[in-house]
Amino acid sequence: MSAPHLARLNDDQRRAVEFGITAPGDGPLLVIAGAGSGKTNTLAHRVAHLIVNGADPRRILLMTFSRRAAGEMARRVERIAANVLGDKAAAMTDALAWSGTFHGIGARLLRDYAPSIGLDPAFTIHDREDSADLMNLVRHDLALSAKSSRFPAKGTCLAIYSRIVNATMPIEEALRDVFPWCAMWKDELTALFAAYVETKQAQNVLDYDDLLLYWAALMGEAEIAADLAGRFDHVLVDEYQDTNRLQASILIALKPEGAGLTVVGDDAQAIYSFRAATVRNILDFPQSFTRPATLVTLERNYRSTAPILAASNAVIARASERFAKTLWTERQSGGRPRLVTVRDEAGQALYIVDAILEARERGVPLKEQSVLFRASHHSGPLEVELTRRNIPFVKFGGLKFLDAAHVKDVLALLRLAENPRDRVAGFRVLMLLPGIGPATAGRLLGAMASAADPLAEIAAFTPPARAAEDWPGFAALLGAMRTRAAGWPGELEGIRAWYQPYLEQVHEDAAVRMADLAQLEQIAAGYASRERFLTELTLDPPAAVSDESGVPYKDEDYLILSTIHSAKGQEWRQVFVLNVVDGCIPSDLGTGTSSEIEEERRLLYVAMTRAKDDLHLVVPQRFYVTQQGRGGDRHLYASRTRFIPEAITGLFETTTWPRMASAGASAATPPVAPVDLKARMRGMWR
DNA sequence: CGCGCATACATTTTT
DNA sequence: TGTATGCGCG
Repeated sequence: MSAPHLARLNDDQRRAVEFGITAPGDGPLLVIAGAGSGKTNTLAHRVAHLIVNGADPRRILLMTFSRRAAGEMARRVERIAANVLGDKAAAMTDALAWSGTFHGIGARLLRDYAPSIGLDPAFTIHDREDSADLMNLVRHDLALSAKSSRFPAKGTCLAIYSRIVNATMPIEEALRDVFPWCAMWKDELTALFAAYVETKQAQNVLDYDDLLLYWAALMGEAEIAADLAGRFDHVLVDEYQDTNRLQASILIALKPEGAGLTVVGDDAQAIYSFRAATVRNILDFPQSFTRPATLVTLERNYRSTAPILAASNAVIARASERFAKTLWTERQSGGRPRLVTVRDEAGQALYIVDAILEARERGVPLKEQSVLFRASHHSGPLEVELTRRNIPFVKFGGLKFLDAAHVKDVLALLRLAENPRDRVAGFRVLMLLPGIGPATAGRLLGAMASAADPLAEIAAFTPPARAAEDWPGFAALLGAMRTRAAGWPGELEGIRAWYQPYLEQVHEDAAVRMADLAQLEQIAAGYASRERFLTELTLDPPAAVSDESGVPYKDEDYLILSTIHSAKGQEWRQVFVLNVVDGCIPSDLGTGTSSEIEEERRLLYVAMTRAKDDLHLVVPQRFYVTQQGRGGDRHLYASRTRFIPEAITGLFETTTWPRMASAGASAATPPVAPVDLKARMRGMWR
């Protein structure tokens, strides 16, 4: 019975993998998996083990935090299954079709069930910015923007709406707990949200929240719920600590008895409460079923050295309520993590670049090193220095490829063809044409909204004189897209040809932007249809942005820069954490409730536990104030984060850089380090 | 009604 | 550093 593919698991991991298979008929399973404890590996083994033991992969629902995680999981499952099933494994794991994020799975299910709930299956999905734009439109229509005292901005309105939906809480509670400064607008906001929902429905669009909300509503219809839940024998959820109440309600509706349900997570790594995720989901999971959940705790850490783990444990030790666990490791070697004080952000960048190059000389590739930070813009000075020193890097988090205006233009065009009632998309597209402004666009879109054949309205429309020349070409393009004459992704070629002149009129760097669109076409080729492309791109946008020199080739070596949030689930041999000061970690932007502070503590913990061999926490002493005139040198002093109090600094090697002796000379730092030249010499022969 | 220019301004984290 | 808003002109 002890299958060879389980031989390398430890006892706890094995219990999690074999649960309910060797002793069937059990209730739900909760796996509390500490950082670096082989969580992904264990979950992959469980899925593979289920398949090997006869479970139908088409009836397994596997929900992960991102598509990247889903892909990684699928690869591992196949590799493990191949040990037992040989050639048949690939076919079996290909059938593992229901694997993805909550939102992605929700979108697929909703297209299936749309007809039975009066939803047009051709719905398009709004990303956060589209949703905010639509909210703004409605806000204007209700004349809320002209209120005497300032009404919340579109983004804030959307955030409030989103919180109410995802946390399944009444508006009063959301306003009181999270947006107290908006409480006076309760009635207006309620009216705004009612109108927002009506507008979405009229335009046949769903926002992110709707994907969960409609799914949850499906589960409230007995017949549909039975059919839907009946599709899956096993439901497994990764990163359960970062799910919200709405997601939990869906999960429980899928498996009310809990049998066949597995959730995996770590309450100490919950970092998404700003998105209404609640650590209560995982803390309360065992009590959510009549048959109590079986709890398996993975405490052995395979990733970090003992000194890194000791420091991380000390940081998280003060968290108030949590599943008791203490990570341990057998990796005794290695020095203490470094707590490095530098003069300012420029010094921080210099320190990191030096340390990175030094490590590379020792044989640690750039790819095995990363720099993590709280907020996307924290890496700015470092990016400048990296570019100056010719060190390639890829940045995760922050601005995305899809945020670029030209990419959004093309996507809006695709969306309009897919769903002509999508007003946000229509507006964006129409504004591209010279001579068409908000008024004309509004008029045409209004006519389209009430027409049986919206695209016929475009062909029949008489535009203002300035746009008359361009109009036939525009109408013809949309007509061709409607009939799908060019096929997919072939139609993108026609779109680019149509778009190019407009791009050239507006942007100096049109050539660069056209190249981006060529790249978009490459990406598009990976999807079966326009609909799949739009849906998946909205739900899982490509995460990485590289420096201006272009995306490095896959086999090229490059450094990883990442927000801590985007670093979840990853690991590197050497890790740097930027700005480990009060004001950055914890961020001083929140209102400062104790639960927000706790989350910031977990954020630091997540960052620290990404490191395998070497960890550097960098503490700049002063920051220049950004909002001041050119040449100003106002600055403010920062102090080390409160999460590393004096009592535990002994777990770190505290240093100052550069060394004090040379502090006087450091004002005039040599522009280029010798090691950079050496790298260039070698580079000549590669 | 569309568009270009100037100015203020505001900057967490993301499915 | 770029991006939303306001204003005056054609």
